Amino acid sequence: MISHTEEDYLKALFRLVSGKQGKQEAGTNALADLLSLKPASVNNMLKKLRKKELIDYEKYGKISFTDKGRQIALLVVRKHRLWETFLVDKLGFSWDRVHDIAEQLEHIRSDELVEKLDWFLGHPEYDPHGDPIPRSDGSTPTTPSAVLSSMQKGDVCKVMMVKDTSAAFLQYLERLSIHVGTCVSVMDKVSFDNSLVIEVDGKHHTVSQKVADNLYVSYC
Amino acid sequence: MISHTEEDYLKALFRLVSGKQGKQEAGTNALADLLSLKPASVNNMLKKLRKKELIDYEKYGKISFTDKGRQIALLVVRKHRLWETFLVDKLGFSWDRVHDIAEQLEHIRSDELVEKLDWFLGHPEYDPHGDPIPRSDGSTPTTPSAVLSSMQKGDVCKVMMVKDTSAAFLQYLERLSIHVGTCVSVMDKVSFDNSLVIEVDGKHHTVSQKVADNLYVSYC
DNA sequence: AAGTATTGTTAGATATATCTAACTTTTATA
DNA sequence: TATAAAAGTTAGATATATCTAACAATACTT
Ligand SMILES: [Mn+2]
Ligand SMILES: [Mn+2]
Ligand SMILES: [Mn+2]
Ligand SMILES: [Mn+2]
Repeated sequence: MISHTEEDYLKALFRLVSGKQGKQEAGTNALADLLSLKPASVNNMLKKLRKKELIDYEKYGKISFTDKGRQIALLVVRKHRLWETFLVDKLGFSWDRVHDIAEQLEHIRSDELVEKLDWFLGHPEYDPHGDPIPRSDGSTPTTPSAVLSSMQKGDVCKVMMVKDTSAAFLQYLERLSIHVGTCVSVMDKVSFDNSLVIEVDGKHHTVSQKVADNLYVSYC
Repeated sequence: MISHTEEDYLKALFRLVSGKQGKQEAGTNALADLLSLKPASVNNMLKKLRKKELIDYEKYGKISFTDKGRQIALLVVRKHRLWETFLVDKLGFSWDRVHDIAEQLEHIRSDELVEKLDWFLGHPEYDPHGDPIPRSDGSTPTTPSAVLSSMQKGDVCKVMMVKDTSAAFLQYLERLSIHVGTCVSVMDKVSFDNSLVIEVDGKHHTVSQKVADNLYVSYC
């Protein structure tokens, strides 16, 4: 049996090791940071997860998943993103309010529930923030690789995914009428600080490079 | 902050003290039985709940709610029954599969979620087993008082609520096509053991007194 | 290569929630 | 009313999950 806490550790490890940079392993401190816990607590849990054969790890070494561990992490992520989709699509939640609730719902144990929820939502591929929802077979829909900050003056693109899903950033995007699926035209690029002048819904806005780095897009 | 465990204790206490017999208090052993725990564990928790002012209780005395405690118990029951309604009405679960899942979902913390779920379900008054769903103001819809076993030969009534909601009993009712809302005619009553011959959907069945005791009905 | 900074580990404390075994109080009954 | 049964309590053990403070290993920098 895997506890809520253990699931949260595996999910955090998943976030660290599934980074685009190809890293397949992570360290104690990084995990502690992500979970807002102390390294001592993480170290303690790592021993438990190793004993349960959910991670590979040896003293002073790096941490990586076993197949069993990765499978559990994927299921927790799948549940998290399905619930977020439910909260936004069915219950009418705003996309910046769903994370904390999904953080709880992701731990509900019932295979039947997950599959019925998936059906009820129409087998969605992406959650409200554009993140891919892992499928029950363990595969994952493709994710866009281009960020808005790499676009040039004159480019027109569609927002596909939001990288930073903090409530603050999501609320900021809300004010700019930017959602997943929104069309954005790059009107100008300021070479001094790489900020962009963009057009959304006929309105012009200036966004910093940091903002543009956090918006994945595809050409359209 | 109230833990999942504390919520389960309060919900169990609610079941004991809201019995129709007018008992407003319960004992350590009864609570232990209901929760499948040992009296020592319950005693331990009672001290915590008292310190948090959720129950009134003194050594060797009986246990009853404070207003604060009753309010929390009612909210947990409300959430449990709303989630059961969601599982059956929206996800297509069978009514004998929802209890264990709702047992988990009832602990999800979010006032906004409860109210939006209630709206999404159309403000239901009764759950799939006919149990009343406490309202957000603390009031509770009325419940039927007559049981099928009190009906006489020739009576026609409608099933309003199922008392024993164990999977075994619910599956038995399923085989007889008996649900909440089903019309039942009493064709005969065997005075020897009080078993009943009933007609449901044009079919005749014989049910024991024990079964009939567990079906709340109203005349129709 | 030496010294320093970063990263990771251990020991021991605290909090929650459970148990068993022994004990005490209250209630029922002979 | 004395005794037995039932109900309730306590002490001490175990398991989980966290922390702080002290320590150890590895990596970085000059
Ligand atoms: Mn979580
Ligand atoms: Mn998301
Ligand atoms: Mn529960
Ligand atoms: Mn129910």
